[in-house]
Amino acid sequence: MPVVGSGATDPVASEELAPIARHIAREAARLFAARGYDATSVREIVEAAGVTKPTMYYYFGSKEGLAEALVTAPLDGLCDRMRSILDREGEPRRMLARLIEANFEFVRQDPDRGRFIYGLFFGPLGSGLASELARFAERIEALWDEAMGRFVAAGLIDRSRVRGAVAALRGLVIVHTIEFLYRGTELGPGLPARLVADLLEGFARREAHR
Amino acid sequence: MPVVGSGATDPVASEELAPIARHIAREAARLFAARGYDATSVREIVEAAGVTKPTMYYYFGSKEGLAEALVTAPLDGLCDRMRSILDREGEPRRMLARLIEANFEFVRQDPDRGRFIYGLFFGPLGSGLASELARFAERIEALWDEAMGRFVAAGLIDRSRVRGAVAALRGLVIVHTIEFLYRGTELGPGLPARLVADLLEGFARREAHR
DNA sequence: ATGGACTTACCGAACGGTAGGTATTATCGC
DNA sequence: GCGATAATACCTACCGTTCGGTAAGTCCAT
Repeated sequence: MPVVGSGATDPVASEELAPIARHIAREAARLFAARGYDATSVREIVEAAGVTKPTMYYYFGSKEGLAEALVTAPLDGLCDRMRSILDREGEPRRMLARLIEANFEFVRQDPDRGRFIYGLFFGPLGSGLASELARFAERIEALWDEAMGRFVAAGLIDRSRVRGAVAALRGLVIVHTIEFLYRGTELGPGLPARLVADLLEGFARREAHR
Repeated sequence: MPVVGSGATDPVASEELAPIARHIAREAARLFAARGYDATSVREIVEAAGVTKPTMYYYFGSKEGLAEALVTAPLDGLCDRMRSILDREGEPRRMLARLIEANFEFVRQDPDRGRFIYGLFFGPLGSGLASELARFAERIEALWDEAMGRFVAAGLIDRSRVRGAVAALRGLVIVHTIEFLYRGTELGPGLPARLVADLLEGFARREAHR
């Protein structure tokens, strides 16, 4: 039984079998985002996907397996993408803007998946995926920490302010992502760089500050 | 039948009846925060509260009525509190710090309630309370807008940067609230003023910036 | 007798999951 | 080449349990 969320051992078979599984997953993401995981029944998912319950169980093993498939591989991908940016980009501001952009791109690719994942991150501690989500949250935060550490190394930020800066940065990413997901606000091409500048410079008028 | 969420027309009766209803509400908030609304059954709530289902229905009318009771009055209170601060505090920085503190105090008073409400705000669009939550979100955002408008009026922030500043401010409040709710990080007494300063000044070292 | 606060027992519907099956294709052994 | 077998991809019908909610009742104070 191929369980997409676990990664298939046979790439060819996985590619040939993936279309139906992907279709089920897409429908599930839409419903999970709109209703929430617990309020969406398996019956609704399979009806929306035009298959039967055992078919869904054949591909994903369980309702939870399905939800896991929606989040694990994509979040792995995001972490890898961020890791890659950190490893290749030397200039701190540009590096940070690209990290932010990677996060925005993640939700732009599939807003329903983004809504579902954001809902999980801010949702109940007791849900089945919680420990897995917590691990991703830690991974991502470690990446932000490392990014901010580059600003310290470059003398752009005081070491004592790293914690505060990471928190502010995460807040910026979260709030803009939410605006996009729930209000359809554009995440324009210049936004990441703008956010980096805001983070570093603040909002006060320079003359008023003096 | 007194439905606490709707506001009782008889204050005396409401006060005399409130203890059991409050106890049910407290247990519900705990379970909703830990499991999520949809994954928490009425049976679990009444078992935790040590009453029977019809008793819960007697006080709250429905599961949804119970959830509404957990959010409506408290959020009304928060909005009123913020409104009051805006009306009485003239100095922009101090006013903003006090608004931030009001938000922190809101979740400190009852973290389970806070977790439940935050989960709803970032949760599925389709849930029953969504329209009501959306109204509160708008109200709160209008208050942040007004607060930021004070900075413009005082010449502290450029008018063109208000949108960005409000978003950043909301991000700061969200991220620190989440740290508190999910990681137990302190929301110390100096934090609101620190956040106002960060918002205005940014994180860059002044010398490095020059 | 009445009303408020609570109860037991029950309702129809729905839940996630599965037993047993079918159809098709590929492979194997003779 | 052919029949048997295995694997894959899907199905119908069903399972035991639980869901939110309610009918009918009891107890107690006034």
